[in-house]
Amino acid sequence: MNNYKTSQRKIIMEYLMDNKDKFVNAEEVLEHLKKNKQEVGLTTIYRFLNLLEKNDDVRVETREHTKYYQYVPKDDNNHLFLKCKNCGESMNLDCKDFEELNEHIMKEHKFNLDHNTIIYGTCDNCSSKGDK
Amino acid sequence: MNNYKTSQRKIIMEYLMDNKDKFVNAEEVLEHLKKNKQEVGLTTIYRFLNLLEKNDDVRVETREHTKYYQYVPKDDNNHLFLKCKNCGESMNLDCKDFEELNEHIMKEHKFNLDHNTIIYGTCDNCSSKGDK
DNA sequence: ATAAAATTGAAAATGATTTTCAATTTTGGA
DNA sequence: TCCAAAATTGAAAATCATTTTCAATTTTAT
Repeated sequence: MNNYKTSQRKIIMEYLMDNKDKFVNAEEVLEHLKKNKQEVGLTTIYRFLNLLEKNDDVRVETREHTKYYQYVPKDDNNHLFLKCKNCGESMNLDCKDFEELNEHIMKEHKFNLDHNTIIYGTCDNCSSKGDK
Repeated sequence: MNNYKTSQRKIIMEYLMDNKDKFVNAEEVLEHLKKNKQEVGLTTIYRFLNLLEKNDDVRVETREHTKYYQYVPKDDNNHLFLKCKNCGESMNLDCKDFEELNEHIMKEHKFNLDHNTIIYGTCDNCSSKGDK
């Protein structure tokens, strides 16, 4: 599992775990590490993020040609998020609603939602403002 | 609404409408038009795809640093798709299931799913093969 | 009919990501 | 512990999809 053994990987991993609540891109990782005098080569950051993606340890979002990563602990409780494409705000379907939906999709549709799936749309606030 | 008036835009639009069932990228549009002796500048294709995206006329997916577009007619029936990240196969939640979910999310969570939302995950077939 | 506004497309620029490759670090077996 | 093989690192160069620029053409509205 945890074959993230080199000091560089540990440093990057630590940063991602401290920032589970947001999506970050390679450049942001670099900047943060620079500030903490733990500089790691940008190439290494890209390579490690790719590895994490392959291992399904992160969720990936592409915005403006840039990939953003969010660490998703495998042992976390599973949630379903609704994320507004306009303001970026995300809320979660509380457990009961989600569990029902998840069960239904698994049993009836033979399909497995990702751990901590995000569904995109527009929140009421943004759609009433016509921001969407 | 339909301010896609130039011959170039009409040609691109026609191609997208003929290929509603799949995602295509700018290069593929170019190639297809070349074959049909209806060549349009690649820059124009990019610009028009961006316009369609802004107008919410297409769904966008990014794979391997390339953006793929799928035309989504606004007057279509609204569906919810489950798409396997592994094999690319997509199935849809039939109307009743979907309508309930949609209503619930709108009323209780003040959130509006995109028209023809796609939810990503893994189909039973792929997860049993361990492909995922 | 005509001037202003929008669109086109070739060529150059951009910028995030990947590749290359030599140097360094880690690993596993003797 | 020692050492060779394997994996990792990072600077610099390459890649490649997409955007920008800008002059020419087309469309629109008056």
